[in-house]
Amino acid sequence: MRLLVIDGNSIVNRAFYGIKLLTTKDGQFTNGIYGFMNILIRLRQECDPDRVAVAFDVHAPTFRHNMYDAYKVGRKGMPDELRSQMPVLKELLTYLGYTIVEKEGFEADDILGTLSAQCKGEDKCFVATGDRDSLQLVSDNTTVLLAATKMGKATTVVYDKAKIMEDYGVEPKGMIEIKALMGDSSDNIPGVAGIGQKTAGDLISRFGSIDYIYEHIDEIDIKKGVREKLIADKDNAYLSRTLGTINLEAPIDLDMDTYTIGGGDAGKAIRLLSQLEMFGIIEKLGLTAEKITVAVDETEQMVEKLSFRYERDLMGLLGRFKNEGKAYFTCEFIDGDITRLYFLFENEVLCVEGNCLDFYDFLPAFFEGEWEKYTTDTKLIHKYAQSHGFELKNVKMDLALAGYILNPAANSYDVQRLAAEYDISLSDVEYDGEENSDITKAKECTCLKKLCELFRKQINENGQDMLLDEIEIPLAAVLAGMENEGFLVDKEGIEAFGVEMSERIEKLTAEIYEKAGCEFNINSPKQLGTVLFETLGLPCKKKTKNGYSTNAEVLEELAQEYPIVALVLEYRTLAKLKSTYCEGLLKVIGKDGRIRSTLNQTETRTGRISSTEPNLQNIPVRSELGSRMRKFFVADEGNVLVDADYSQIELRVLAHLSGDRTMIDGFIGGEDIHRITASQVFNMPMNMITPLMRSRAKAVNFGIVYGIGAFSLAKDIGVTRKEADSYIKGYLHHYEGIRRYLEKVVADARDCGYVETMFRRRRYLPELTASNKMLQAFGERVAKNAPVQGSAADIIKIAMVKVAKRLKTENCKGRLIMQVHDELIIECPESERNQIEKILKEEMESACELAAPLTADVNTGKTWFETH
DNA sequence: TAAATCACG
DNA sequence: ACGTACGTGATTTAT
Repeated sequence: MRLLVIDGNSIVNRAFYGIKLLTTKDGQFTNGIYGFMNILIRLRQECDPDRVAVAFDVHAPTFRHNMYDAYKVGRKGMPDELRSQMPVLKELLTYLGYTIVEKEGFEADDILGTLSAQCKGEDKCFVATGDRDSLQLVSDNTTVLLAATKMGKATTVVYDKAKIMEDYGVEPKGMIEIKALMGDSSDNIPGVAGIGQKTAGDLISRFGSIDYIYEHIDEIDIKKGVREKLIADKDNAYLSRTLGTINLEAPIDLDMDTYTIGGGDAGKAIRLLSQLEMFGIIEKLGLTAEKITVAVDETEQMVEKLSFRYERDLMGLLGRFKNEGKAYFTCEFIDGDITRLYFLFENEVLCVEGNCLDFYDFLPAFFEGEWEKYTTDTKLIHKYAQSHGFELKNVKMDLALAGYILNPAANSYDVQRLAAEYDISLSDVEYDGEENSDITKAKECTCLKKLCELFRKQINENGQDMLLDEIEIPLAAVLAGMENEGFLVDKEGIEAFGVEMSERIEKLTAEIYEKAGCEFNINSPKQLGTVLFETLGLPCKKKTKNGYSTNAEVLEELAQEYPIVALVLEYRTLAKLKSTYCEGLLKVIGKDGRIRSTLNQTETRTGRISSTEPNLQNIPVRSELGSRMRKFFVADEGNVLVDADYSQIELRVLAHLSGDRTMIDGFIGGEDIHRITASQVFNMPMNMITPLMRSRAKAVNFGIVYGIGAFSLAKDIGVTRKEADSYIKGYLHHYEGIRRYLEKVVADARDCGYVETMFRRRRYLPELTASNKMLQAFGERVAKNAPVQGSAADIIKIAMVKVAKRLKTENCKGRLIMQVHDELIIECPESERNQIEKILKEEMESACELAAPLTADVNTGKTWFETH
């Protein structure tokens, strides 16, 4: 028998404090459960047990069971964030087939001891805990797996008899004796006053027990002071030994068959884990959809019979869609090519394979057909269709986009995961034939339909139909077009720039080595920190948790005085340009010289889109050297780039949302908003505003949108905290509407658990209910920022859809090729230049009517550099 | 895989 | 006393 006994309280505590607070979107805290499950999975791999018992403490808060409990009241209760996880964890463990052992009046320790004492002969017992108290349980049969945090990483240390001898110089039983002498303040065990770990360990390793020590107290060779202390606290020593001895006879079930793993309910486990949004754990535990079927079918009556088959009569299929008026389907892609389609009908799933010529006639006919399309990841389908000369029409639902609208905080929106999250079980569907990959796909189709119906209902309840139907779904087609188009780059130019960087880096490296007096890896913050702050002895301003901070902010302060630091800063700049931008971009240039970034539509929590592989939304522009990079982003021959960016869209949105008259009038007046702000904050007429005042006011404007604090503002603009504080106070005094709005948005978020943009995009804020103040403060800043950033994101999305529509109706050759949050880029023939400039300006400015009207600045050039 | 750094809005 | 502005992604080194 191999028995694993887990100290539930101790392990969940380790997990809770070792992992940052996590919550599901409804605010249920999960980090303790999550960490516990990971530890459990690891323990099972390491110990390979056939029996598992999980022990928990039961504390009856108002009733003391015995005289010793008085010593336990000093223990800190667990925080609410962890307390709320305990019943859920226990429920989950039960579903997973583990036995939970609790006994009122007994510590988890006692249960560990009692169970481990049952292991005799060939039996092996593994005790998993984070508490060193349990080391006394180690024997030839029992090993303690001590969970420890070493250098911020969770590890387990295996304690057998040899390891205890090595660390403490005693037999396991000696651990009790040591504690009797040294005590344990966390357990309110007094021990002998004045004797600590070192003396106690020394005494026990020499004499074995306190009995021996006190029996021979006058004979043994110990220091006078120690002897006096021992004599003075003799009673406490014996009391402490009693308190510190783990009870091996707790009245619990000793029949080992009780602890055999199994007998849980995999279906319920997978549902609970899904609700907890722990999809990785589901996988690690090997809980599959098939197992749900088995588990849930017994209880649920609504079994639908469906069949699965391959369909060859493709044209006949089209007839069916025409009759039905709608189509639920999923696509299988390999490298951007559609290989198969799965269609769901009333009682069957039909699969169409792309291995016949018919298929290529069928696709355009199906995708362009009049029937309503219900599917997922339409951006991929649009990409395929557009690149093959046809269109995907009449999309009524994109499940991924709907899922994103319902909860933008999830990490994935694939059908399987959504089905798990929203508790759409695959189990109430039964298929003829064997379970195989086709059936899995078919089940996915069934889920898709159920989810489409559920999501539509929820989106409708949330008032988000317009957001889905008129913004996100049409946008998917626009993004597909942009991804297909790509951005032409000057490959030779980038290569040459890279060479230039390399040469300068080489020289800099040599200079830095010379000044440092040694060679080291400048890219390594650790080595750099050592060289700067130890070898060279520079004054260190700030530290990270692993060493010296060497970020640009710190280095800039030192650059004036120490030339080597200036060189390092330059090195960093060049290294970044070389590796991220030159080398990174060269890797992804297509055969036609164009770079095709992926524009993610379900990534950010605010509603913005993000750009990956490569990220074209962070091409340098702020520095002179970096912005040279943009000279390599070019228009094709005969074409130009037309670039339009919104002026101060976030502040205008803030003005609109808050209805602040002063801010709105400022924008309507058309003056420089930062100067106006400066004149408000500093109480000065406009003509007295200096550039410095303007730049400070600008920082305040930005800060307000981010939910600013005086400390950060002070750091940002280099004034005292007090001064920064007075700027913020002044700002909120003069823009009183903004102050009221920011207060209200936080209060409302507390009430309903989320904030909304102008177009009702939600962001849930479980942080606001946390008891951790830092986390709560973060939640408040997010509550202030998300509606502003998110509304701006909504607006440019609307503009993109409108611009794309205009390009089509006006038969333009010009195409949208990039979006950078408040900026759109179209590549078009030179002849279209004026028309495109007009389209961009008009559609962007009319995308949304704000109290502080939107303005867009348009620039045209041959390169991205020229448009700025 | 995480941390540190730095590029953008 | 502590930590300190919102949202992203890529690269590098170190664990």
